[in-house]
Amino acid sequence: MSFFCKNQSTKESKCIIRRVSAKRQQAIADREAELLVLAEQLVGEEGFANFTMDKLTNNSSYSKGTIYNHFNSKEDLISALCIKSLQKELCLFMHAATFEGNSREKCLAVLYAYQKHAFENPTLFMCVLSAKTPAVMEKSSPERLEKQEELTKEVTQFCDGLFSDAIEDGSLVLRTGVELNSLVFAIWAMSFGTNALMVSAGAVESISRLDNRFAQLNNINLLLDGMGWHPLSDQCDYRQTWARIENQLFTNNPATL
Amino acid sequence: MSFFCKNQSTKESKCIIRRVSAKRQQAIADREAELLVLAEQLVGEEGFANFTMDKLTNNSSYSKGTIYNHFNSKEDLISALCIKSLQKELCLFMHAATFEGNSREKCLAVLYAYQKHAFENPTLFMCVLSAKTPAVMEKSSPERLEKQEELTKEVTQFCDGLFSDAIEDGSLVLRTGVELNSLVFAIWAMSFGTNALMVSAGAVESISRLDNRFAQLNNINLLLDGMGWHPLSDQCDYRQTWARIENQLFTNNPATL
DNA sequence: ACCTGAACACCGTTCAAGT
DNA sequence: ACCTGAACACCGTTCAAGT
Repeated sequence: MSFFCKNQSTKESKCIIRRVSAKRQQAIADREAELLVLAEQLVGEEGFANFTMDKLTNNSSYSKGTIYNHFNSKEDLISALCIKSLQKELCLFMHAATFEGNSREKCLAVLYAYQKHAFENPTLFMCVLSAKTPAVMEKSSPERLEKQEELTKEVTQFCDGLFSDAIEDGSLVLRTGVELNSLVFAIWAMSFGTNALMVSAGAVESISRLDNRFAQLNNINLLLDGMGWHPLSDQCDYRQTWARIENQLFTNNPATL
Repeated sequence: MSFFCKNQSTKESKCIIRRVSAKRQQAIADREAELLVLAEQLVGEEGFANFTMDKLTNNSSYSKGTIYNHFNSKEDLISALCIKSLQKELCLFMHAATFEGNSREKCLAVLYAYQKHAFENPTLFMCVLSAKTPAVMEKSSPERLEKQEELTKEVTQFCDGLFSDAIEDGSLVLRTGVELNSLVFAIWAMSFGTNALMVSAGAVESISRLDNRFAQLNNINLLLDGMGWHPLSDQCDYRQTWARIENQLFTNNPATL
């Protein structure tokens, strides 16, 4: 995704490392990024349970001690992958929100980005869930937990914004007794559930029998129709919007990774 | 849940054990059930990553060899927990479907049961997802994989049935181009996503700010309204239905566990 | 000021020896 | 016909010794 994403190499954390020259600091950040790429690959290949710090060490050019300078436990590393995932998501969401269309179409663009992220980075996507697990949280460094929370809040605020915009321009009217919060949660649950099931349970027959290309769009349309977010799906060809999002935002970029 | 659930002790698997007396067979099944309860507890306490076969051995009265007669790897044990979870779900779903009400209310009852299961057995609930992971599937015994698939199919058919009933009695009309499959998947994704986020990311602010009691109901209502499943939520007080489900199906039973 | 890798305690899995 | 637990290869984490 780097082509529309400012390079957010983590200058934080560094549990032990102190004041050093900017150059040295950059070298350390680069090494951390390199280790995270490798870890993501190994987790993807063998699953969380089979991923070991030993394998990470043997596949990298650094020693165990150095790796433990970056991550103070295996769980802390999962936490770091979660942070990386949230940063990527946020970048993609910002980019998606530049889509030209009505407020419901902008929301679709963001959810398209979410799906794209989940499918292209299944390991990172699942890390976000793992990282919320008590076992992982207990062993993560406080710095990383704080960073995680900060990013989660940013994502939430961003989503709140999509709904506020729709309310402001009149395309969405809150029914009495329904809070904006609960609508944001509904979309989140729906798109998270759709992505999680498709990414990790794709082999299940009731999932593989679906048309992958539109499963997410269908689900979202049903939900947004239920909320009464105009224009409703029978008044607008959102399949065409879905294709336009793909074309305008996520293809034909020069330096795609 | 045992009070409305036939005791489905697993007579299958038994990788190694051959023809034995019925009594002996029962003893072995009992031991397996005992080991699963213990494993579920340990996983719940320390997370998947920190759960070890050593701890299982030390906390049980059996030797490592005996435990490896039941489960041919740590992953196979996760697979067994997934099976247990699906069996419990199916029992609860059957029970829920006896709820007296219109087709949409019956569907609500089933989803109520799903939430109840997820909240009361968070570890089992998450095991179903873990078990679909390649790393776990690769190391599970073929017997357990087959059993898993069989149960998943039963659950899917059961859900298909809820929708077919609604179509038959006219409360749900399929729009052209929309398949029953995709509606079933939408409900599943929504309720799975809602449960997974609430069970495992309850600490996230955008979730904890919700009214837990009704988050699931709100989400489902939005979705079913979007599908046009009558009566719509502004024509029927589904909060009252939700409370009736709780009262009539899931409380005041004599031997509740 | 950081990096290294030997060392230690622990874990998954097997299998020869028992009953 | 099963159960046991010692044994082995491997893993997470630390820290004294190096540069």
